Amino acid sequence: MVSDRALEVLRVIVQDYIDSKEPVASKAIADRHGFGVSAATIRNDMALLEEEELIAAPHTSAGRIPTDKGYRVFVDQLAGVKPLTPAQRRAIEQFLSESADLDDTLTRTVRLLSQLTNQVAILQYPSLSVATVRHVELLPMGTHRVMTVLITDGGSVDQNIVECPQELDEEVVAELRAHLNSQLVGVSLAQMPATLAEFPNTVSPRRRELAEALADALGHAVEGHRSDRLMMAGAANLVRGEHDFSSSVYPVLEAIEQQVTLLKLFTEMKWESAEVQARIGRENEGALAETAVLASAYQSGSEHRATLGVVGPTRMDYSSNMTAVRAVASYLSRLLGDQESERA
Amino acid sequence: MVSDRALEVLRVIVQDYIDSKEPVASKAIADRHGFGVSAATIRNDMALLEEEELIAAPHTSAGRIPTDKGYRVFVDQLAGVKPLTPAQRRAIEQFLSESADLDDTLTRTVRLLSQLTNQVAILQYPSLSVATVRHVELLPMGTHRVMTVLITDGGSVDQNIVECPQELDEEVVAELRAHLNSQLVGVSLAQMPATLAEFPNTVSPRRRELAEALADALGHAVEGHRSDRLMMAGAANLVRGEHDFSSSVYPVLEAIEQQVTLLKLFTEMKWESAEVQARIGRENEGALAETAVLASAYQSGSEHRATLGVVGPTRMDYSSNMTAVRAVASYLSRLLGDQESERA
DNA sequence: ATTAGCAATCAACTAGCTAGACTGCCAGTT
DNA sequence: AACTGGCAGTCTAGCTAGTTGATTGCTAAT
Repeated sequence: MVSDRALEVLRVIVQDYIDSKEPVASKAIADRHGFGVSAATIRNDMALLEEEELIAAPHTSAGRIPTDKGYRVFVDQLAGVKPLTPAQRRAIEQFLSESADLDDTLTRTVRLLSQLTNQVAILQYPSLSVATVRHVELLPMGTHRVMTVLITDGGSVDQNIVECPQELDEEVVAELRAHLNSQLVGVSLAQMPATLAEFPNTVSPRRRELAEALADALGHAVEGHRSDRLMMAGAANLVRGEHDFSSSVYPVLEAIEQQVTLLKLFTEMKWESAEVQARIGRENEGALAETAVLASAYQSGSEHRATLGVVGPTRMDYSSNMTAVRAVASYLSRLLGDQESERA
Repeated sequence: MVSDRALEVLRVIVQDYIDSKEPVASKAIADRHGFGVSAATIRNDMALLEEEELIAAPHTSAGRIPTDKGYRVFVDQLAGVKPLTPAQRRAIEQFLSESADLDDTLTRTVRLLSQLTNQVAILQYPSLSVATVRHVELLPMGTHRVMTVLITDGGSVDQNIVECPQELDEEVVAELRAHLNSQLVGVSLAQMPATLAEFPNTVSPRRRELAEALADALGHAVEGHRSDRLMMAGAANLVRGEHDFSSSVYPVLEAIEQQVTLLKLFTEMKWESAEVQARIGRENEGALAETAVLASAYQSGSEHRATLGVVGPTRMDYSSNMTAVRAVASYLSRLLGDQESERA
């Protein structure tokens, strides 16, 4: 069993190691922190912690560093909540004061998070699969072309050009527009494909071909709107502390750029439990096995869930980074929620 | 004066150094390349090249490596045009076969370029200041809100929500829509602010306030559309060859992420002369002083100029990278041109 | 102009040594 | 039973010295 003091020792080891990047020695702990005991006693506790695989020694006569398991215990039980510093608070406030379109907001958010944490920040595009159609617009462009514009309640817009198999006049377009809107408004993007497949059957046979072309174009717009994309900011932070990764940063950066590993991770995470989740070291697959990923869900609007977070070395400041992730996620949710309600 | 053979020697030094990452020795040159002369003669030429500061020695008893100036001469006078490899050609063909919206095309393009060159690829968003308005759509959302949708001939779309000071009905909206379109269609984004400023004066006084709100929203859409943004791909490539940069990759990556240096560079470049331009080493400012930037303009549509290129260590394969940049720029131009004409 | 030969130079590697930092354990103390 | 002081053992990091091998620069000969 691990005593309370041993856990305190673990906390100190994690904190000191994060600060100094050096293995932490028993003497340093006894000296610098107010345990009322000698270095030898600390050593006994450390032996215990090592038994439990919470800390490890890089080599025999060195201090100890936390293992992945050690960080896990630290995060789950020991990490205090560090409040935001005034400077951080100011950065977020200032960020909030400027507004723009969705894409710009997301770009700025991910940069903000990267600056607050000094880590690589990752932001998943808001999931639109639960977004619903607000309006479909058809704009004739010449006699044989029409542009479709799909507008969702999140405010995102997509357009496509459709080649029309038959001549168009304003009347036909108006009729189709009305028809399309009656069918589609309020439908979620997830339901779109089914609804679109049905659409051509609901029009008169002589409009059939045209309707199919339109349904196809709108289907494309939905395709392009999947939330399986990430934005990244602060890649430079990964290479700052050169020795954070055993061999090279290359595979880590590459894995982040490829996005698949992170997207998988984000979908796997269970969001019921905690606000900010951590995946530490070996808990991650492959190239991310030497990193820690902190992530939090944010809400765009009422239900649209997406994820943002940071990726960094396991040796990171969990307390303040988790605070920052939580803060940015909640600010972004608020921001999007506001826009949402403005538009509703 | 530098003899022809000396220039050949320079070429060989650049090529070998790019291959091997090792300083190139006179003996290796005499052995491996078909100069009909001895190493001592090569050494004489090398002394000449060193005099001219085209090559330098890392330390006394080592081979020679090219200086920035040496690379410059190589690029300007000696670099042969390497045709694309079949694999590269296939990659581009395959890329071409898939189509999607503008944003997706650009994302894929910059990734493609990064894969072809194994460098960090940079792509400037197409400049829209010379794009023209194709259509303005107004969509009522409830009684006091309207969504503006701005569609340009490049196919890009922007939308804004406007709070209306007075009650709306479909008739008013239709009237304003027609009026807006009559004023704006065909106007370039650069002229937009002026035209918009005038717009409220052209409507009846009781619509004045509403018109101002609309003009404001459309102005915002234009603002957000400036081409002063970059996409990046392949950041991992920067950290692959760890020792390409004297101290750390950090400042380089950071400079790229900040974008300002590159944007400045892109606007400074003169595009009359060559298809692909190179800025080598110290020719660049600050953090990029150890990198080479290859860039080429591409045309989105008829006149809209933007830039794409790669950033890498000065020790890069200029021949094939310049070929790749040129190829991707021209393919992208073609692609955008096709879309353009499809839509025209 | 070119070449062969040779001395001089210097990084990179190796081996051996030392100093210092920790731990682990044991025996004694509270 | 918990804690402590002391001490031997272990290992890294850093230092020095010596060796090797690559490469140049120079000179004198062709």
